[in-house]
Amino acid sequence: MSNVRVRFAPSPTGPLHIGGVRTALFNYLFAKKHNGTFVLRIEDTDQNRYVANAEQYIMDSLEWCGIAPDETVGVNEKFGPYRQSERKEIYKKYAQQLIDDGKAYYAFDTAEALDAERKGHEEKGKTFIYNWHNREKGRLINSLVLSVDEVQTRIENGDKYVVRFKTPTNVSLEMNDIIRGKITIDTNTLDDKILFKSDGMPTYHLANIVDDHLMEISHVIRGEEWLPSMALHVLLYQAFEWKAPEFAHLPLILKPTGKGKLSKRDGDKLGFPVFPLAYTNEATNEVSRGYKEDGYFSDTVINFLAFLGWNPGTEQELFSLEELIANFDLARVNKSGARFDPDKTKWYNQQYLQQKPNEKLAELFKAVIEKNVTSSAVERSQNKLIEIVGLIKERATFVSDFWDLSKFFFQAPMEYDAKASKKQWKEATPQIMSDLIKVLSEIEDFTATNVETIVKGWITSSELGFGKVMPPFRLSLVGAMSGPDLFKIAELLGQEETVSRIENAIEKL
RNA sequence: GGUCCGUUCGUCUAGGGGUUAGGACGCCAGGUUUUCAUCCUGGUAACAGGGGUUCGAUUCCCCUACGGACUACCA
Repeated sequence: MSNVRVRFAPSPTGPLHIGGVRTALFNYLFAKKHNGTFVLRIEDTDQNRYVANAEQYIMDSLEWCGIAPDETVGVNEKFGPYRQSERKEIYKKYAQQLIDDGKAYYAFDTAEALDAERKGHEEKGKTFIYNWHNREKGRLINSLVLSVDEVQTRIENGDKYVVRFKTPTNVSLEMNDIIRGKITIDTNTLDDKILFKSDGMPTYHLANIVDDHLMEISHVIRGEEWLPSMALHVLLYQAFEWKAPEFAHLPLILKPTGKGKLSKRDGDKLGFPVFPLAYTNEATNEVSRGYKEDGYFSDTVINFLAFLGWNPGTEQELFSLEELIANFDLARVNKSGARFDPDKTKWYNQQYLQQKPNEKLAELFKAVIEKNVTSSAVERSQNKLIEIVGLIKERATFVSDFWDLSKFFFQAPMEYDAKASKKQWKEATPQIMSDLIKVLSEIEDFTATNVETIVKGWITSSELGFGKVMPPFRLSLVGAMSGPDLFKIAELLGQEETVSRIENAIEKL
């Protein structure tokens, strides 16, 4: 494929939802697969919904995911500006061109008048559509029914107006979508969409087509919610006599349960993030959690997002970004919406956590430990951290799980699991533990292997049985019946601490 | 309501005119582990319904049902 250029064009109205991240990802993968260019364009034509920190949030999110754009505001501005609000004059020119060609017209109807029309139609069980049905009947006020002079006068008087597209009639428009195949629309069912708003800004439709053309976009990959406006867009390309890009409409991401597409509320309600990064709403101070802050790796997010609506057709499920690029194919994207499954995202994270080197995990873990233990304790265990992580990581899904899995390495048990104590700590136990202390105290080289050999030897020769020694031993060191190999724990704790913990247990239990 | 899109285990999905309809998550059971978890093995569970076409349809066509998107001077 030659000269692939794709764009992700979000509206900076708030944090980027993971559905948006997936759209960006698919654009990115397609671009990289075909040695193309991935463009980020900011569609900020709605002044009312503009949120100041949203644009930065979008950039940060893509950055964190590792799918930063090749071209955008401040980066390779070959086709800039990349903010639509800074391209007003361009759109104005093209809107004018359409008017001059008789392919668009001025409309002076007020929003209130149109609302009233809609309401009136609705009461009669009908739908109001501003198009060929009524645009020239005189009831609506536009340049199709007004004289040239009248239009001129109104504009000069400063009357508010919009520019509407004069949708061609009686055309059965056949379009192609890479994912869905042939789509046919009767243009008579379309309405004359507003191209240019009375505030001097273009609508999404005009700006989108003009920019995609000017920025030489070859493929438009976007969410399914845009499918209904594809006809308008194709018609617009025809009106300008431009070659239209190819279209691919991605299936939606649906709620885990219930109806409809995934929304911010679902995350709050069901307890999982719907945003890549945590986000603070500056107006309300409301904080939304993010995947990053919840302890997910970006590899996890990329991987599960890629598999929402796409799969390679093989049984491989774990894909790095590079592998995704190599295998991605729009033809393998599904048509139907995918329900989001938070359980599976956890599984992905568990898989990626196992793959991370212990050194790196230890580094991440340090921040968690420091919240729980004095710095001197961290200092003490510093060199053992990597080893500790190696022992516990296989039972963790998040780095944040590490603390509960390993706190006994950093502090002696404050209390002992009640159920386990009752079951494992018998009358004879204190004596056995005292004997164990003697055995342990005599070990010269306190390594796991040594301790294991000697303790096991002692258990066998004294005919005590493992069941009488090991459980209370574990209880003494860990405080519960869980954790990694006990002899490993003893080694990392050291001889002195090991003995002291047993003494402690004898005293307390 | 109108327009468009969709429908394989609970979920993500593979497959495709003749298959024991495959995998993954979840769940359940067994094994390993002196503990817990991991891990291993096994199990549970699906072609929305009705008509065609065909020797044969889950696969192709039509209808219905259901689901979804859109229907703003929002994107």
